[in-house]
This record gives sequence, structure tokens and C-alpha cells, in this order.
Amino acid sequence: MRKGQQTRNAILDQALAIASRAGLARLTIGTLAERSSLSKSGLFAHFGSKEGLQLAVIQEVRQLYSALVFQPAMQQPPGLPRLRAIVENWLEWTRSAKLPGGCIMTAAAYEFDDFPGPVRELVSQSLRELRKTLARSVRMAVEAGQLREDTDAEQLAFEICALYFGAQLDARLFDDSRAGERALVAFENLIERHAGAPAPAAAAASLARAGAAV
Amino acid sequence: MRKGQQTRNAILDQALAIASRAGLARLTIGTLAERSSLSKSGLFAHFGSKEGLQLAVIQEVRQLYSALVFQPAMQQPPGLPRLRAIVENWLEWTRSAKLPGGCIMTAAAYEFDDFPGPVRELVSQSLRELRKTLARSVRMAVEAGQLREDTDAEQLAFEICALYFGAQLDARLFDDSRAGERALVAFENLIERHAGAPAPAAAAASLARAGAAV
DNA sequence: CTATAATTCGAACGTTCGTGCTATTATCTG
DNA sequence: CAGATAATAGCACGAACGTTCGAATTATAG
Repeated sequence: MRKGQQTRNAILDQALAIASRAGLARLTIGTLAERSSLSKSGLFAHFGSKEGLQLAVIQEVRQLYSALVFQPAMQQPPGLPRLRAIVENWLEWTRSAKLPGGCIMTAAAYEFDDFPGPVRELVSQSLRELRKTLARSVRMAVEAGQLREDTDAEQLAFEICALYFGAQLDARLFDDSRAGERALVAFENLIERHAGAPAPAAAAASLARAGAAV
Repeated sequence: MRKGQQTRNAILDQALAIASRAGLARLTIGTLAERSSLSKSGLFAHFGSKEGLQLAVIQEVRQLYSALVFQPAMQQPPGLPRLRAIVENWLEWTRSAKLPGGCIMTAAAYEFDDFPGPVRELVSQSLRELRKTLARSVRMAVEAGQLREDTDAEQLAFEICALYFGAQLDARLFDDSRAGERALVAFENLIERHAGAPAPAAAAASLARAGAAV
């Protein structure tokens, strides 16, 4: 009962490393068992099916994301500081999670976007939640007077998500280490664009930070 | 010599349809042969290897993209009209190309971003070209006085690309038909942000908007 | 310490994968 | 219409895939 969870965690560690580099489809039970020093059937028993393994990987990613991106950001006061913390943590989270390849969730999203089944459903739901969280943070910033009243929260959340996906590709496919900064600059520009009249100090600070990031 | 090309094209048509929905990894020679009414070995002879097939698919996508996105846009005068045409055609091109799933190039990019080999190289090069084309169009708009002098063309090209990737995911994973419009709205906002008056006044204008009396 | 339950293994299953061959057609050329 | 060439089929291969099952092993609880 205890040993089981322990090896299961060890397996998932390896699974995340493989899935990050190769994607969920190329994450195979044979190679995962080999790298976990387990027999195929021994490993298999932990997940019941290939799909079960994939779902477990996604769940693990969700948990990791929550611990490294969302929860730390909740320490920040609601509004712009929290939104900014989310975006900054998010853009760095594959590094802090020690994922050798890119973001598993992003890769899975594009891999399963037309492939019906529980994996697609879980990925879809996860990203929907993420968008909702972003939109909520935007709305809080509006309520705090940091963003204009006519700010379209869903639209802004969409654009922030897009920046993340774009940064992922630049970092991985182009081996471009400036991808994160590119996305941050764009994000700050978005914020600036929607910034409200009051809180002049904050807006000026964000301008300075955006300039410094270049 | 002629019949060969003919069936090859028919095969690629089917291949694009499958790859669009399932991705390049799940595009398998067996199922492709079945759907093309050919034997596995008969089909195989056309491409020499699985990798050869994948490369042929990407090349076909490039050609299709060029015919449906780039070339029509070249009819527009250089500058903002052409840039706008590229973006609009691009956001609609999977529809006009009759690809039942999403954009193959996008999916391949995320699928092969950490998977070294000729496929990754071709995808990477293709997307680099695309970015260059976008940046060049942006620069032309600057030269035409439609965008500000201090516009960072590469940065803007990055952001436009990101919007495309974001729209792909919304359309496919969330079945959201408004994804294209979302991206277009964001694009027009970007244009508006960089449009307008002389360059030097820009920073001062933002500061003024922020209400900072420097 | 022992009994029971949880883990892991080994071997095998049927499929499907990509890939070679060798024939056998179909197509083009002269 | 002939011969040459290109295109396709048939068959088989080794490997890897996910999965099953019973046996062996290990951990845990009484």
C-alpha cells in the first residue's frame, strides 16, 4: 500500500521527463518500464492501461502547475500583481519543474485536439480552467482600477494563452532562449494597453519593466 | 512516370486529411494504404520510408499554404493591406484547404520540437520563413508610414504567430468557432497600437496616458 | 512469526508497425 | 505492336506495441 505509491511516483517522474521531450504518443510502456527498472507488466499494473498512464501524467502535470505557478501567485495581492505573477511563473514553469522538453500540457493539447477520448477531455478541461483563472485575475485587476472598465477579460486571457504557446515553440523549436522575454514584453504591452487612468505609478513602473526586459 | 505522380498526389490528399486530424505520428502507412486503396508495399515505394512520407506531407502543406495564404496576399499592395491579407488568409487557410482537422504544420511543430531529425528541421525552417515573411511585411508597413518607426518587426511577427497558434487551439480543442475572430481582434489591436503618429512622441504619449507628469 | 495482501515478474498473446524482397501487372516509348 | 520501364501487389521479416495471466516475491498487519 505504501510501496506502491512510492514506485508509482518514481514512474511518473520518468514519465514526465519522457513525455516532455517526446510527447504523450511516444511515451511507451516498454521504454518507460526500462527506464524505471521495472518489468513491463509490473509497471502496467499501476495504471491499468496506456490511457490510464497518459491520464496520470496529465494529472501530475496539473498538480505541478498548481504548485509552481498558481499557488505562489496567490501570495500576491489580487489584481495586476497576481496576474503578473501568474504569467511570469507560467512562462518559467517548465524550467522550475525540471522538464527537459517543453510543456507537456501544450504538446498534449495540440496532439489530442482532434482525438476524442478521456485524454482530450482532461486536457481540454484543464486549459479551460486555466483560461478561467486568467480571466478572473484580469477582472480583479479591473475591479482594482488597474485595468480599464471596458477590458474584455476573456479576450485578454486568450491573448495571454497565445503568448505562452508562442513562447513554447520559440524556445523549443528555434532553441531561442529569449522566447520568454518576448512573451513578457508582449504581455506588458497588453497590460499597458488596457491600463486605466488612475494608479499612475503602477503604469509607469510597468512601462519601465517592459522596457528593461528588452 | 505520369501515373506515378497521379497516385502519389492522391495518396498525399488522403495523408493530409489523416495527418490533419490525427497528427504526423499517428499517420500510419497501413491505414493510409487502406484508405488509398493500395497495398502497403505499393504505397511504400512512393516515399521510400515513413520519414519520406512525413516530409512529403510537410512539403505539400507548404505548397498549399503558399497557394492559399501567401500568393493571394501578394496581390495586395505592400504594407498594411498585404500584412492584413496574410493574417486573414492564414487564419482561414485550414478551412479553405479543406483540412478536416487543424493545421498540420502547427501540430507537427509541437510534435517534433524536441525530436531531432529531418522532419523537425523542415518544420523549423518553414516556420522561420513564415516569421521572416511576417516581419518583412511589418517593415514594409513601417516604410509606408502605416506603422511607427520604432516598431519591433520581429517582436510583432512573434505575437502574430502566437495569435495563430492560440486560435488553432481554441478552434480545435474547444470547438470554438469564434477563435479566428478573437485572433483578428487581437491582431487589429496590435496594429492600432503600433499605428499612428510619429515615433519619437510615442513614449511620451504612453506616459501621458498613464498620467505621469514627468 | 505468520498469514494475508500488495507488488512485481516472466512469458506469451495477437496486432500493428516499418521495411525488404520478388513477382506481376500496367504504362509509356520507339 | 514490341520491348523497356515504371508501378503495384504479395508475402514475409523482425521488432515493438499494449495487454493478459498465473506464479513468485515482497511488504504489511495481526
